[in-house]
Amino acid sequence: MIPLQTLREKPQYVIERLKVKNFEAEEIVNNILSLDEERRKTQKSLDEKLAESNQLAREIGVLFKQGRTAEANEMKVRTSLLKEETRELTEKLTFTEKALDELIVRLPNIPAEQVKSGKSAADNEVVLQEGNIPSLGSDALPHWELAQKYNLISFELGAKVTGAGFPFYIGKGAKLQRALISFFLDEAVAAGFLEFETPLMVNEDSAFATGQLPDKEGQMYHVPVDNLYLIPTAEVPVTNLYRNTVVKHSELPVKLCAYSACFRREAGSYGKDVRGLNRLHQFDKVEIVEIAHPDESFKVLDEMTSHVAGLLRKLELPFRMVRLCGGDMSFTSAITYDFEVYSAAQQKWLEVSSVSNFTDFQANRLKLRFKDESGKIRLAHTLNGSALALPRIVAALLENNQTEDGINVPQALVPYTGFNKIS
RNA sequence: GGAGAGAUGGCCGAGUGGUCGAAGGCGCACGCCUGGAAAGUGUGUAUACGCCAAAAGCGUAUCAAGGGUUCGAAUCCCUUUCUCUCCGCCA
Repeated sequence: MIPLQTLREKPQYVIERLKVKNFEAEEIVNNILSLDEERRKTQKSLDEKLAESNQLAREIGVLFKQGRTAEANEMKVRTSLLKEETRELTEKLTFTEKALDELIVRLPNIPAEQVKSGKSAADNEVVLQEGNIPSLGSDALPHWELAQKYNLISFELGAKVTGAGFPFYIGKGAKLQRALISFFLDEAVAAGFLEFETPLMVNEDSAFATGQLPDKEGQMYHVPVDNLYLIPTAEVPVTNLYRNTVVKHSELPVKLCAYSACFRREAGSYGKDVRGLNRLHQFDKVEIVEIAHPDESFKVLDEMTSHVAGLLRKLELPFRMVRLCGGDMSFTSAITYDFEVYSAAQQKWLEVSSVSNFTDFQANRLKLRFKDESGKIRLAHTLNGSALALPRIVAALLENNQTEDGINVPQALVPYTGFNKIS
């Protein structure tokens, strides 16, 4: 949620910047401002009535103590009138607040200055590209065939036991998963992130706080008997650790990381983009999360993208970094960089990480604040990024490193896998 | 799952219908004391919203969450959540 304060202070700026996300905000913003005014007026008169009742209650107490029961009872008549008035005002206040809230949650986060407007992924800007794109022979296999050839992953068994999009990893394929998870976690811890292992299900409050509810309700697996949601990313439990908290400015930035399985229903996906590891219902990911001082969050964003780029370099994968245009960015994000690796057999770029600064948008909903140098309590900024999501990394590793006598494992991973070739 | 006990400020803990945002202690901050420190001592120490140009100040709300009784609720009643103890079950 955009803080109400921001809307009061610079409504025109918000309206202008949201156009970058192709969002027409003028009407909503105007309605918000007039509801806000109404809310304050209502609250003022409610507070006055409540003050009056409190005063009367005190006086009645004194009268009873002095045994002046008749006078006390006489005053009680007046309070019942006030009570009716406060009841009505409270209803009005609740109603106005609810209407206000419903409008505010519809506004997406304000794009940062660097973000350009655009309709779709076609308008994204490549800001960095590194590594050599391998030229494979015409007999190069896509990863789903390599997975079968070397018995690393079984999509069929997954479909039998659970359903499409829930693969089994087998033998060296399973070991490779474990190796990547350990490698990513070790790298994150070395970069100063505190490691967490999190619950894989969260309650409704948490899903709301990080913004999965209500918008993305259909994208999460839901367990109705206990009203719990399977996490689509470790961002949800990790960020919720800081729901309703005030941190000291000296503790910033807070750096957290977690490996988790991620569960996504991916309703509506189909076709060749979902072949093999390209899109799964359950996958593994290491996530990094930071809570930053508002003055520092863009510096922190750069550090996070450098961390991700470093991982891809160590894995010797050709990659590019893309700044998303307004139209392709998520609702909550102020700026997002995607990392894509080149998958040589499929001959396309696959997204493996998305690093975003949510500025104070997510923190506002989370009520995640910090006490600044002067003791004032302010909203913090939150950021997160994948570092990294496994399946497409595996796809690219298998495809790009295939040779006639097997698949080479990058040097950085060998200490974790215990083997340097899959054959 | 069954039976019982409980949830109060950063922490511990008092408070069972009135002047309680809440005693006392610890912690923390600042000052005094000291050559310096410890000890001692004094003062201060929640959050949200509103009024106000702003500060000061004032008002309102908040004692797990929500609802109710009452002129008045931390205190009484109901619901939910969580914690602890015992029993059952179990990786």
